[in-house]
Amino acid sequence: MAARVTAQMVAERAGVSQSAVSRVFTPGASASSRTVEKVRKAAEELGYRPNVLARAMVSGRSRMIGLVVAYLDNHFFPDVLERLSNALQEQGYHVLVFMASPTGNVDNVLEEIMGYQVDGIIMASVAMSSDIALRCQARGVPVVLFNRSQDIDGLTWVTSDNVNGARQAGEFLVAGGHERLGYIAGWDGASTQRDREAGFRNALADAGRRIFAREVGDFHSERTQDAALRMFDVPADKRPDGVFVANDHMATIVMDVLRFDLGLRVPEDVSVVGYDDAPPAAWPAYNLTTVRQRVNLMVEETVGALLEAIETPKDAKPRHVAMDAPLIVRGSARVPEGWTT
Amino acid sequence: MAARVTAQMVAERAGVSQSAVSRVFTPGASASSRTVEKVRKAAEELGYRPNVLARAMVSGRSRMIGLVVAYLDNHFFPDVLERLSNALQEQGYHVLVFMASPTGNVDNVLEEIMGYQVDGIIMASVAMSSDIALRCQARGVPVVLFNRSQDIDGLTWVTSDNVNGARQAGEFLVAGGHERLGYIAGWDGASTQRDREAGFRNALADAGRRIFAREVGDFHSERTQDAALRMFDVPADKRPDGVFVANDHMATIVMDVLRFDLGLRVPEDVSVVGYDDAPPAAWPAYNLTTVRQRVNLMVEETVGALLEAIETPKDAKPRHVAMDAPLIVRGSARVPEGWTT
DNA sequence: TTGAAAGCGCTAACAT
DNA sequence: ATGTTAGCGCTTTCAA
Repeated sequence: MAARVTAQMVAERAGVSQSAVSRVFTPGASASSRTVEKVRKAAEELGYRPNVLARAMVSGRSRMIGLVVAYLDNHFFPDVLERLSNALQEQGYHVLVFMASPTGNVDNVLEEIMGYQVDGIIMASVAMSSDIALRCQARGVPVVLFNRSQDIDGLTWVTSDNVNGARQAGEFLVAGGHERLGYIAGWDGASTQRDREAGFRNALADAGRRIFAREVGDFHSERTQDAALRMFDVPADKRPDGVFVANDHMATIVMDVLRFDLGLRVPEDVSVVGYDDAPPAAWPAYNLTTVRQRVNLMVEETVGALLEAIETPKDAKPRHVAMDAPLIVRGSARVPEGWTT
Repeated sequence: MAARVTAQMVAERAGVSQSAVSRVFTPGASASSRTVEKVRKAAEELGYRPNVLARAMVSGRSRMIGLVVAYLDNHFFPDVLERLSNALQEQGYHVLVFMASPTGNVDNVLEEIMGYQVDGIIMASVAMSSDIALRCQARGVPVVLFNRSQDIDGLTWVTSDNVNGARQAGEFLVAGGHERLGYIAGWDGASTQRDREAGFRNALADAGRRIFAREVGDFHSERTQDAALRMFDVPADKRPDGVFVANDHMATIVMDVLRFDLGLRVPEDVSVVGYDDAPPAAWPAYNLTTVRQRVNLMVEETVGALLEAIETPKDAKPRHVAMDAPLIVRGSARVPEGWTT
């Protein structure tokens, strides 16, 4: 194992002081071009890279962002991680991953994160006691909730506009002339589930209608299958002719149950509308009408809010972003006559 | 912003030395139960957590693992990250993510990683010049290639047995009595692509057969659609009646093109076999016959090899794991008469 | 068992 | 512009 190359070693080789080396590797520090050249050369020859950890100790900035994920509704997660990581990497930050088992205690994970001196924390699709997040902020580490909102001042969150997105889904189904509308719910601990249900119910209420059937899929494959069977494996007049499902992952499962287990046609027998616009929604085999989460914009907002809070804490106010969520009309739900976007 | 709590502060409150505090938080260090108690109490009250970075500086172990990902064939990536992260977390390690843009230079990313003093590196589905990986190892940082092999001694890699897995797919299609067998290739820079093609060709050769048609999809959605059209949008007698596709992501796209663009039936008109057993393969809408990557076992091997190399470098030899990859027979390819697993 | 002291590799005054 | 110096928070000898 070769010895680690330190700034001191580079300094000796270049015939300068160790601080000169430090300056050369510090953007915006002053050094003569002769020094820069000598140091760069020596560093190159030795294969020197500044030790980020040592730098973090003295500067108080680790350039690491803690990302907490619990796999409850992770359908669009790869996309999120890729965009998040790329956006942060461009700004010189990197993502340190912490898995919070859905059952386990998120609070412990947060405590563990703090030990790594991360500069900020992103909680993706995680439900937690908000006081712990506030505690992080009190210790100087800003927190952003991604895809979860929390009714607490002082906490920044970024979601899609779940209430309004779901409302559009409801209006679309109502306008489509469906007689019996069902709802398949996600895990009720998630604000996304609650907001989507509220938006859907609002749309029906505005039309003087109400939900005909409701089952719970918990964002979970098997439970969603069961939920779909409970809702649709009944006589035709007892069965919804349209259903809004709390996310695409569950919606595709519902479509599979309808078509392959029950032999029903979509949308002729049952219209299905989902939420997320996850990749499979666009696949011809599903062609799912759904509400789009604008992930790229949500990630931009998340990174923007976090970096502002880190780099200019003085003028960082808590932000609450509910990104507009357009209905994407495809073929899984009957289209109302004369419907225009 | 509250001040950071240091061991020194805890020491003062507990009325002991700072080293005593350190010992209490160092597993296997000696401290009287009275000291332990006093220190734990003070730490609790102050909300103290040891600074992992400071610890890393002196111990030379950061307890961070660099994970490099390039998004070329990331179909089963979420699963991998979850398992990887969980397995490492159990051992007290955490994953620091580095995105290597498929176009960009992986070598630069590796240089950057080294600055973070990671204890080990996992390269997932990344092709790189192997000398840089060897350079990392020379500097004392072990590297494991996940889902990529490289013909270099001294480098540990973990893949599925791509040659043999693909061979089974070929034998299955041959036994199924297909007359014209096609192959849709992935990106040729990937060892997985090359090995899968070799295995498939081997199976045909052993039966005195050869590939009837070959197109390249590059593990890329649009290019795969085009490839499928080039291969199948031709007169019936010029078109394969069976096709092996280098991964499931491309295989589902091929199925969509066959059924929805060309109006062909699967498997009556064309049999399709994929590779990976990614989640959509099991969905009723695809019901794809495929070769399974045993991701959980591959992750176990990866973590095992890496931790051995980190914690007991003396007896760590480079490992080469080609995990057996069973054919999973579903409904997208004609099943040979009397076929048994 | 415990405390004092050295030092991990670096940045940031401060002095020159 | 550059060198000197003092830590960042911790682990680890070394003495006691």
